[in-house]
Amino acid sequence: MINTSFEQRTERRNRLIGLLRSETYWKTSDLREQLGVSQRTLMRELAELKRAGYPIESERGRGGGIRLNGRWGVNRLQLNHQEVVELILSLAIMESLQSPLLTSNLKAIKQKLFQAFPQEQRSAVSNLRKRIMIGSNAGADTVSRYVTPEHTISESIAEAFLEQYGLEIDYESDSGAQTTRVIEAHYILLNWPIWYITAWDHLREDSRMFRIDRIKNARIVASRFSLKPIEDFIGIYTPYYQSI
Amino acid sequence: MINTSFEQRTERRNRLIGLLRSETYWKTSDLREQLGVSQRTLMRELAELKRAGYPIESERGRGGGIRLNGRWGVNRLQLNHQEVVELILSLAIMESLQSPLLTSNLKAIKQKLFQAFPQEQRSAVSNLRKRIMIGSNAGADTVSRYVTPEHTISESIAEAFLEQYGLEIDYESDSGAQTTRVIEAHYILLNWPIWYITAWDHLREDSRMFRIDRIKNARIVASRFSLKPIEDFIGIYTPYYQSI
DNA sequence: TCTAATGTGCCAGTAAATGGCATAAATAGC
DNA sequence: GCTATTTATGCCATTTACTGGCACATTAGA
Repeated sequence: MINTSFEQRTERRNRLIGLLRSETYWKTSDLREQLGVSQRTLMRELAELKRAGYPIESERGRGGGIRLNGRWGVNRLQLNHQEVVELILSLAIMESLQSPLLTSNLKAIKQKLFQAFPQEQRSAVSNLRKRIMIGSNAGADTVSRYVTPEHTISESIAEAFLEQYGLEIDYESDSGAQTTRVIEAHYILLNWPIWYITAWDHLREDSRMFRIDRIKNARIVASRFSLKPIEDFIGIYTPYYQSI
Repeated sequence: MINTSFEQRTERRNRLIGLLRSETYWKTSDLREQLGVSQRTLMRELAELKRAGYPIESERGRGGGIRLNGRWGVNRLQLNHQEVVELILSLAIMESLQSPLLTSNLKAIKQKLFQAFPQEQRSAVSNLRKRIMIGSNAGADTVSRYVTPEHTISESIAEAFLEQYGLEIDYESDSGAQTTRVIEAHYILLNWPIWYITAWDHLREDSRMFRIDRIKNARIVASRFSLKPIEDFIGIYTPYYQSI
């Protein structure tokens, strides 16, 4: 074959990278045969890959060969909007946990993920991150009464929070009384393992905090809200929070 | 320009995708101008992208245009070995937390990440995940005495665990007595917020559990160990664990 | 009906990619 | 030091895939 189309060449290049990853050592003669190209063309392709930053190493002479060094690649990963958001939030939360195994590289991963976003969307992601805070551990008495919220409820809450929709909830207060109110979920606070919503409460016309596990039902209300600055809320919950 | 090199065309295609992502609506005349190609070539390029699976939609007639539908992409993300491992572990741990905001898509993200690995490395990752377990919350009395371990120590421990090296530790027992022993870190258990190592203890010649925050010093010993099955360890710690 | 937009078929020019060959350069074994 | 093996580079003729231009079809709004 004398000439190849753009797509064929793209596929050939991907196959080459795959081959290099699948074995630690290759001779050009074997690669050439696998790809069905001449040795000259193979060398050109390898040179281009090197120039593009692939860590390709080679050794000349008897017993030599081509090697792709140890970096693993997560390529062509396609995530949608919400998946990316969850991924980044997960990492931010993990980082705040200060677990002994994971702290070393999480910052770098987050940075890379962040930079993988198209420029225009970065500020949107960064704003979202600012709306989630990690607090200290909840006290033992608080935890003992912890109830995992229904999954269907959680989805409404998550959507309302992310997309800034109003939310109508049935809420059971500390004393056990149940009320129905419309809230705007501005911020989220995690006091492990309890999640709180810091919201504008249209019933009381004031900022309130709601324990998510005490929300018995949640329905999205069509109206959108715009964010209030965090200072409007900061007085209403216990200290020890940190913005992520 | 009559003809373009493979690399120029690759860059042009990437730029086109970038443009489509940056604005919700484009007219072909504007895209054509941005890319510096003829309208005919642009249409060909768009057709190829569609065939390759990009969700490109278009509307004819007055007021029409080209639109890339809503999926965000995290492309060309290059992470190294340890970064990928940490990323996957983070997601697994987050999933086990059952937080109301994040559970819905984490499984899908994990799956995609996992499948982004080269075939041969998947089993390695999967094995590593099996060595980390998430337990219940630690009791309040345990937590109250929690100390964040030194960062330099954590790094040794993490490396020894990941790479299966022996580890010499100075350990302070419950009673306050300090001993030095060589251990093999086979499994990790998280009872929030306390991390434990389930290890073979060469001092006692038996399986033991060590609280990571009670490890005062840690040095890697050159010798590698091979994994023992989890059944050999399962009797020695409190119930309520789940493998991730 | 007119206008503005996407979509398609055809053709000729050309530059980029290919393969082949010769040769350099480095390494290992003897 | 000699030989075999393997990566690396330069040059040239061939060819073919890409491009632009033009004409025209198709769709939708004003």
